[in-house]
Amino acid sequence: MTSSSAPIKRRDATRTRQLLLDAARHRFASDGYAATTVRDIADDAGVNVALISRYFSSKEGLFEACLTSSVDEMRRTAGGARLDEVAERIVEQLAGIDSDGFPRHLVLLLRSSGDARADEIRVGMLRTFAEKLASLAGWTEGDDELLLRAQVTIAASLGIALLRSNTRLEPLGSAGREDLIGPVTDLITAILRKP
Amino acid sequence: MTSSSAPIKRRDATRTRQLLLDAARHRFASDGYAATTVRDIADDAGVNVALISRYFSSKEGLFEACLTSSVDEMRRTAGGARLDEVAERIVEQLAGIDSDGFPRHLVLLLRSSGDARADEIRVGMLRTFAEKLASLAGWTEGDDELLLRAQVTIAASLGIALLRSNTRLEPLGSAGREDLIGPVTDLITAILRKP
DNA sequence: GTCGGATGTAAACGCCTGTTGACTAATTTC
DNA sequence: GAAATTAGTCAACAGGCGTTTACATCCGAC
Repeated sequence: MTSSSAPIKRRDATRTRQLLLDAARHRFASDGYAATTVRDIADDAGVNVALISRYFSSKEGLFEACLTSSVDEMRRTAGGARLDEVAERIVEQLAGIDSDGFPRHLVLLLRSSGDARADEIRVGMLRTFAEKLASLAGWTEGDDELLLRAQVTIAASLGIALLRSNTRLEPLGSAGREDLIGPVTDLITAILRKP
Repeated sequence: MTSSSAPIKRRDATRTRQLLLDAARHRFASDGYAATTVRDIADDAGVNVALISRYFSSKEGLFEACLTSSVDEMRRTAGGARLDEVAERIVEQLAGIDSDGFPRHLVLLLRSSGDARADEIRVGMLRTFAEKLASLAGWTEGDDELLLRAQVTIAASLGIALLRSNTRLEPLGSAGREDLIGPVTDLITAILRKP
């Protein structure tokens, strides 16, 4: 047997980059930017620390990459919903249907690094989402009240995501999709129903 | 004139403690625990760094003190409301009627230091508030659905507070009490109205 | 007035942070 | 298969962190 069960690690820059990105998203989302060290991330990824600087030029750069990759992933999954599907989509994100029940993509949008460029990406994404959501509810440019309501909806959803992920407040902490769909639907329809 | 406009600083431990506490609450709430340094806090308070260790024994200790003092203040202002007043009270906190439009007490409840004891205080407070709110809506022990709805309400409110305070997402960022009262009332009554 | 505890100061401590440069090892190119 | 390019390693760095220690200064009690 030349190499059967050996966990040989072929050198692969793309794969390494991805490992770092995944580990970083976990850490940044759950611990925040400042509390996360590059050594933590590298260890989680099973990769040498210096490679963070090589592939992302800095910790800030890695954070920005996390942000844009999460944003891309959200765009991909959140496109083209009807108003009555919005609650369902949000709950899917909250309950983390794709990963392990941890709404990382959402929580990242609340994590600031203090860096101006990263914050622009973050806030830009929030603004885009808010406008998209407002449009579904019949928004036209200049209607600040409805835009505000869309932003409140997003803020509320992010709050739920954050509280779920950083405290073990029960029953919210371990509520599943079926538990959340009721309250969240009520919340969203109540706010977005045009006054 | 012996001492007219002179800003002489009489030595006063109580006052110094309070200055540190105020500065720390500002910093911890707006930047988070890890991103805040003890030197930042001391400078803001106009006080020597070493006094943090003296009066609060550590940065953790200061954070705990911030938490309990904020919790006390919230208890004082949040006691004995009726269900139909809840939205108004929350909006008052969100709009920061007492201070400068920054809902620090609320945001602190979302800021984790990673320390176990501090997190217990934090989560304990959240639990208490959730139960109090649920009770106003007719909760009796064991009714997990209504408790969940109360927790969702709190999570949503905290999300609004956090988004308001750390992004400049307009119009949410600079919305006043009169702008928020509508959406927030809708939100709260929709979630808490027993299904 | 002076003594003693309380209050504030300054400098240093050891540790951990993000980042870098010189190096080795693997992979691709010809 | 040798050369050249890419991928990964290792150790050190300068700076900032929270904390401590030894010292100056103020203030109230006697």
